[in-house]
Amino acid sequence: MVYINEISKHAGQQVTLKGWVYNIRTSKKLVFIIARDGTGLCQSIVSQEDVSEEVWEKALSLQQESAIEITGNVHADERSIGGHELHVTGLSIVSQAEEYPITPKEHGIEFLMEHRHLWLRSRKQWAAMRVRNTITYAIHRFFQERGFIQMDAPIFTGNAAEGTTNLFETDYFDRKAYLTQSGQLYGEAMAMAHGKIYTFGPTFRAEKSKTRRHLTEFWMIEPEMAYYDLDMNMDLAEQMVEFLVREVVRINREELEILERDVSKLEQVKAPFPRISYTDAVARLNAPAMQDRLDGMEKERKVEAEALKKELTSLDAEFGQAKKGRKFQIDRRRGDINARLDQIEEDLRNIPVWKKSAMDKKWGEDFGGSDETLLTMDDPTPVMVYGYPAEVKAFYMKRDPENEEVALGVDMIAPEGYGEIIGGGQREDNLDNLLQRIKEHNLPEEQFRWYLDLRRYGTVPHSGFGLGLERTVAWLCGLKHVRETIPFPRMMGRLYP
RNA sequence: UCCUCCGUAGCUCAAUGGCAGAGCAUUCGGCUGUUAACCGAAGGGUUACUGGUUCGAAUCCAGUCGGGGGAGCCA
Repeated sequence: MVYINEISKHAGQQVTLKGWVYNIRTSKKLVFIIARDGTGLCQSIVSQEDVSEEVWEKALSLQQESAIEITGNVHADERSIGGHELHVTGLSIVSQAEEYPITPKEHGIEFLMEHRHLWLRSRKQWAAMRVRNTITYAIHRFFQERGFIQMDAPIFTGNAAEGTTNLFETDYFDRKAYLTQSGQLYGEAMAMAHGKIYTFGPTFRAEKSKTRRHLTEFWMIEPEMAYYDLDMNMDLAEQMVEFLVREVVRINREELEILERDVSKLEQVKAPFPRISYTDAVARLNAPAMQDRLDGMEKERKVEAEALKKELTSLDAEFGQAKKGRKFQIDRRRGDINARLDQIEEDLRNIPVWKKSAMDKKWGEDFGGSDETLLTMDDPTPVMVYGYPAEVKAFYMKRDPENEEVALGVDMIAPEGYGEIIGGGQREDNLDNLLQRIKEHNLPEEQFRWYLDLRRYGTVPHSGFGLGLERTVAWLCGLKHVRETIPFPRMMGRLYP
């Protein structure tokens, strides 16, 4: 058996492929089978003259996604999808498929999500999962090569720890348990045992968020390092993200092409990334230049919408007398235009809100999604914002020794509107300060006894961060929505399949 | 929780108060290598649901359910 991604090594030889029918076309004396085997696609040609009656009949009977074994000779041919094709001599049907719901035509998102288990076989989904795999593997390599130990934080936790966010509650032998929203606190304990550790696991948030950046179940990578301060933490985050981007660009050229990703944007992602303090970020948002920027954006959107509407009118006029093939093109273009017009409409509704949010932003308030996007507009790389007001950040964040109002936290915001991909910072290592914070936040001290122990027995400065895997995959793939970055996304209102 | 858009054939959509349609998919026929092939024919409908307005509702109104996008919150 030969895999399709190795078929070029077998030019001129007879090979057997085992896979599925991706698409099939028939002519009088020819059947074209696009076969897939998980490693790629390969066109196989069955010519009535070259095969037995039995093989010919089998080829004609094939349905989309039927499982097949094909034997044939490998020929280099530019007309074919991977540059090589198979001239079939033998064919056996492993299992004939029923009528396959996902045709090579267009489908809406609701239908595709309902058939996610089959959608995974489609080309773009296939490409996105391979990029995810590259990122996962690269994360392990990055940390392992630097002496980090991978350790697992528990998924059940007994406390509604950081208070604010909504956790999934579950019954744990007649007691309440919650699904973890972060492994960080446990990461701190593990870092005190091993120096540098990272966790790689699922995270659960019961937020009722229906946006392209949210899942209720997602994967987070959380390194935690003893004797690291905020600057060392930012250096590490920057090096890691640069490495991930470089690996994807190096390994997944073909996948990025299938995803129609603009690779030149990724090639510009080089360290150092801009680092801006929260205070400077607020000033930048308040500046008149930001208002002008947004006014400009509003005008651009309006001009674009006008142009698209004109194009729609002319397409409508053309549609009546268009030939079938052209009609198909027109339909697709109309779909694209309408989707873009919806997006523009949404933007035009939002721009005044963004303007107000930026202009009115006062020191002490947290940033919204739009503020973050505005801060990254000028840069091809992610931007790190550090030094947030302590009030808006979690109880465990260390305060800036020079300004008690400032927490030593950092967020990394991806370019192109992909939002926050990293949140982290230096942790409070002083027992008395931590006790004080726990009181201020009205948290149950008893639940944090073990966490406080870490400050009693050899406490040291330490830092860490959490990287959102799905948001990173979405950014590198250029996908609009995180639901396409995980095999089976869990969202508000989606638990099937 | 709030704002906003949507729900018509298996799928993607059209019909904007007057006979419910097209392309794809399916079945059948044709076609000299196709690239989402093409050409011809056939079958396929409780227009999400409930109620209202009207001579007449897919279309207008109210409610319910489901979905998309966004705010808040966040990775």
